[in-house]
Formats: sequence, structure tokens, C-alpha cells
Amino acid sequence: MTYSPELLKGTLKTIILKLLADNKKMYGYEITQKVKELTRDKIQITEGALYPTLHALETDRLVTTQTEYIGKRVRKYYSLSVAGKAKTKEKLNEITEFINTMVFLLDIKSKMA
Amino acid sequence: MTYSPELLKGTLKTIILKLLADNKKMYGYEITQKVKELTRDKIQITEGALYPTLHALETDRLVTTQTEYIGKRVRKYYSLSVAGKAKTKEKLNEITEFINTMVFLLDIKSKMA
DNA sequence: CAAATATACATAAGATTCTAATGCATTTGG
DNA sequence: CCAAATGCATTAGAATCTTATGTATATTTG
Repeated sequence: MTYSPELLKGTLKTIILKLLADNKKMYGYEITQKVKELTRDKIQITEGALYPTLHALETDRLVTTQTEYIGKRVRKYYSLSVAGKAKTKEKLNEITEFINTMVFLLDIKSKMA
Repeated sequence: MTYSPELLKGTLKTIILKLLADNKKMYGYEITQKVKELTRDKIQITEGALYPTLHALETDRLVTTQTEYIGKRVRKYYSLSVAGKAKTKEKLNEITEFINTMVFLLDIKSKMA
């Protein structure tokens, strides 16, 4: 990871929810690869963080799952529930506000449009 | 705190360094009040997080300290060392890159300059 | 003027959330 | 054929917070 890993803390759940909102259904390994690809290797989700988080989302009924077999190998797909979609909006609003606050507080110049 | 507290994790050291870069010398309580004021109460630094972090910065020689007495009450001022100034730049670059990555990944509309 | 609030430092227990390590099994590519 | 990739999962330990507690002085307010 390029960043100090502690910066990522608290953002993982939101990242997963956002990806599921955009992609309807994804499995764990696919999520790690998608994040790696989208961030050009800058964010690498570790399995020790990913799976417990996915299980927590399931426990909280924010996602539903369906297991498929690709040959003999299992693949567990995750999809947002209705509650999950609401939670995603909530989390995205929260992180947006947080980022705006940090940008102001730290006087960050962005390269973005 | 308005945000989920876990979002703040990893940002505290950078916030403190940035304030010290802008203000030459500050004491602990002053830092908490300045952050509260600048973020309109959205970020409240707790003492349990603040003082250990200040002590860690001192241990790492990123800040120097001087103690003053206001009447009988002690006040411990912190100032950036040369190494601390370099570290501040480093940390600000890191968090800037991180925020840019998150903005892209989560498709956030930011208010960045 | 007494009591509440604010100022100012500090530490400790416990919660949360991650990384690193480990484990198991299947599939693909050179 | 065998190393790397795919795919799931758990656990020990690290890092970084919150909440609670402790101590003391100064100021504001009813």
C-alpha cells in the first residue's frame, strides 16, 4: 500500500458498499481486484480485512449472498439489500462531508476537477 | 463527533502537524479548540487521543516543547522541529493522494480548490 | 460568594479495525 | 508439471482510537 495503512481505516466498508452499488453482484476476490485496478495498486484490500467485513455486512442484513460453483471452486456473491442501498448513500454522504472537512482543515490542493 | 469516529483514525497526527506548521507554537488544549472551531464542531479531538499523540511526536523528535506557567497553571507548548516540518509535508502529500484516490474510487463530488 | 463551567495536564482499560501469517483447495499459464 | 493465480477463511498481534478517571487551577454566573 502506498498510503500509511491507518488512513484506510474506517473506509473499507464504504468502498465495498459503493462497489456493490455499481455492480449489482460481486464476490470477495473480485472486489480486491477491482479496487486494486481502479486505484492503480494504491489500495490493496487484504483478505484478513475483507472477509470479516463482508461477514459483518451480511450479519447486519446490508447484503445478501448466493454461492456458485465454478467447476469445483466455490464463489460467494454479495448483493446489496434494500437496507444496504440506503446505508451506502448514508456512508457516502458521511465520507464526502468528512473529506470536505479535511480538505478545508488541511488546506489541501486537489488535482481534481 | 459528526463522522463515524473510525474515519478519523490515522489523520490525527497530520492534523496536529499542520496546525503547528501554521502557528509556530501551540499547546494541547489550544489544539483541540482550534480544530473544533475550524471544523465547526465536526471534529472534536479527545484528550485520550491528543496527549499520547503529542508525546509520540516528541519522542520521535518531530516537535520540541517548552513549559510555561500561566499563574499556577502549567501550559506545555509544542513547536515543529526541522524534521517535523519535513514530516508535515510528507504527511500532507500522503493524505492528499489518499483523498484524491478516494474521491475517484467513490465518485465523490468534492469542494476542493 | 458558591457552584458550575472552562482550562490544562495526564493515564488506563477496552473497543475497533486493520495487517501479517497461516491454512486449505482448485485452476490456469508458461 | 509446477508456479502463480484464484478463492474461501481464521487468528494473533499491532495500531489507534473512545470513554472514563484523576488532579488541579481559573473564570463565569446565578
